[in-house]
Amino acid sequence: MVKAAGPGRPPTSVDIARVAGTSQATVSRALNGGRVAAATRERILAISRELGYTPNAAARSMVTSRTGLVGVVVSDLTNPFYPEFLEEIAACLGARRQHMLLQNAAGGGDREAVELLLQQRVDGIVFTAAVEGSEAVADLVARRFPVVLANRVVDAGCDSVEGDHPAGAAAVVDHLAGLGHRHIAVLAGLPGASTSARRLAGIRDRLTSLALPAPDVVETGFDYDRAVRAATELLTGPQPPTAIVGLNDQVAFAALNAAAALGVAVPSRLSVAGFDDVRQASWPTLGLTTVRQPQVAMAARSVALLNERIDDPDLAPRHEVLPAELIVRSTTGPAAS
Amino acid sequence: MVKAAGPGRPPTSVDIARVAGTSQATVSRALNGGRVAAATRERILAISRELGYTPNAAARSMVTSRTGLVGVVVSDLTNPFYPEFLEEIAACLGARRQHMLLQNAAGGGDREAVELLLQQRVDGIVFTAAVEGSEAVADLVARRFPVVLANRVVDAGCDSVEGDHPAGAAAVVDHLAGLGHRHIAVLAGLPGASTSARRLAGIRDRLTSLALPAPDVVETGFDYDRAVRAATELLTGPQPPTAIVGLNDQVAFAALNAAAALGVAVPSRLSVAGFDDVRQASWPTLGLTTVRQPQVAMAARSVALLNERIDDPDLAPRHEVLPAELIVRSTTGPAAS
DNA sequence: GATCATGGTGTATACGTATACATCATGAAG
DNA sequence: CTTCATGATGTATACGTATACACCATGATC
Repeated sequence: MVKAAGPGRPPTSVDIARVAGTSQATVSRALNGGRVAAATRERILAISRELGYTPNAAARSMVTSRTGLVGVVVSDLTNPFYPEFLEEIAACLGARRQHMLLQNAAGGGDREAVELLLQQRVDGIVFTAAVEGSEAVADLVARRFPVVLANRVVDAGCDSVEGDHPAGAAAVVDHLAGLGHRHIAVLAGLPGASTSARRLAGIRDRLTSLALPAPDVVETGFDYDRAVRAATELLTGPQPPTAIVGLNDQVAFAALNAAAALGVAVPSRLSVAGFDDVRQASWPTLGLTTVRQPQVAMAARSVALLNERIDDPDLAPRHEVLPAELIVRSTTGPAAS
Repeated sequence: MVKAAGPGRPPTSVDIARVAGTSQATVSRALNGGRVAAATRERILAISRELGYTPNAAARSMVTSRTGLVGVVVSDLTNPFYPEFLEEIAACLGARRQHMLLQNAAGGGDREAVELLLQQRVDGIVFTAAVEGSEAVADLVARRFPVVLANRVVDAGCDSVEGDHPAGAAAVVDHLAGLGHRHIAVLAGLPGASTSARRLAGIRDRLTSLALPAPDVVETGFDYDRAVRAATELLTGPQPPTAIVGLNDQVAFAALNAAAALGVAVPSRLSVAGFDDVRQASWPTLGLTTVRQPQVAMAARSVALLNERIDDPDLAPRHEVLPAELIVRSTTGPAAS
């Protein structure tokens, strides 16, 4: 195969060396801060700029065995929880000259997502809201591959960061109970979704310790459309609840919208609360009462933990819990008689 | 350097060959569908599975000079326009076994984003809402690097896909004019943002052809917080408009929220309309009147155009316009007297 | 003036894969 | 039996980079 040398192929460090009259090794040193005579370095940098040289990350990673890429697996990009979270992740990574490789594991099948990330030889992976007992995650952990679970509980002895679900759940229940609600419904995720499970457990615990009736629970898989249908059924049923708690803000919004579509007044006839405190929750037009999760802090800690583990795979697994806080807005009020 | 051979290093095709007693070339052929005896292929696949082999994308790309990665540059992840758009992009890419490398060009500085994507040797880049006359884009086009602009106008003779901004703008103006509005304000992006500029021009054109007064225009850079402040100023000023058009849904929501915070009733005292028809626009709690952009189709066409160009860089630049459609909901009504 | 540290550079190699080319066995076709 | 196409495999190489090692010149140190 004749070397095309056409303008199509991007210039390499060898091309620079040829022009500069040095060896390729010197070019590499000049570009990466090795010992090079000042004059030589200047010349090489100038030529590099002129040629429009861009280092080939693939070639570099082959010799350094580090890519500087970090995989991030999300379950549903349309969940408004993610934008801020991802922006913060990207920002934290940028500070260490790393970059984010985002994968959307639609429908809980994270197998393929992980496969791609491994092919790209990412240095580590942040999972958000992966399904409990995910085989893919377990495999990675078994291989001692750097993994951090964000916004979900420990499962296979790897690092994790989550909000204080019991405290948050207790706060919502206290708030609603204080308003006189006794018939509470919950829109939950799938049974295997750990975040959902922990929040639900927290709600149940608090209700029983307050000697209140157990909640109606509908598992919607955190899917917006299914949550709307579920809320509609609840509200048009024989014994509609006086309060609905969405285990994340997305399904709480679904409840709000179902109520609006049915003409059920909020908060006078129905109270709605969520979890996460997504940006839209604070909009005056929505004003959702919700349990704030420190998304930014969660992203920052996830990246920090991941990098510590990348640097030292032998660390003992760590589990961080960030404080949760109830934000009362305008979707909750005294229970209707 | 002694070859570590530890369990830390992922297995390679050479490792498989050693176990299988074949050459590395045969392993490669077996895994990629080359001519290999059925028995041999079976054995190799089994060993591959057992060892947990994952092909090294970097090494592969070095020899094939294709990475299967496509860069996507967005300007603001928190814009609700993106989630669906990105999901569709990912879906279309997946069908061709390609993958998305997402870059958030915060603050309009797309230079760094492009730099990273080039280092990763992406096969092509989809830009969304890049700033008009971006040097980074111009450079790429000059180098004949495959580029598609989504949701923005042609600038440097490269492929692009956009909504029908003039038609959409005309539809909103007609709608508002028909409701009796004569004092219309517009929340725009930055002057260099082409989408914003085209929509604004469309609005101005239609207003003048209807012999209506020119709109008040505030350039907010499509930033939510700035848009809220701008809308608040408009509504508390000496001559508040009877209608506000946001040039995307995000700033339209900002106007809605500013009005709610001020106690300005919508649509009785103020009408609000947007562009994009983001998912939330159809929520009963918001019910935003807006010009629908076919986000899904736009994503699909972008990927299609990009791949055609990757396969044949000599194609003449193409420009596709997708239909826009006004969706009337509950935020627009007859002008207050 | 001999020894030696040191800065600057070139040579050689490894990373993991795909593929062009050569080799060899097998059976069909003449 | 010879010739030849064909299938299966091995050998060798290239991709672009970082870095260990060797080498040389320079000036300092004794």
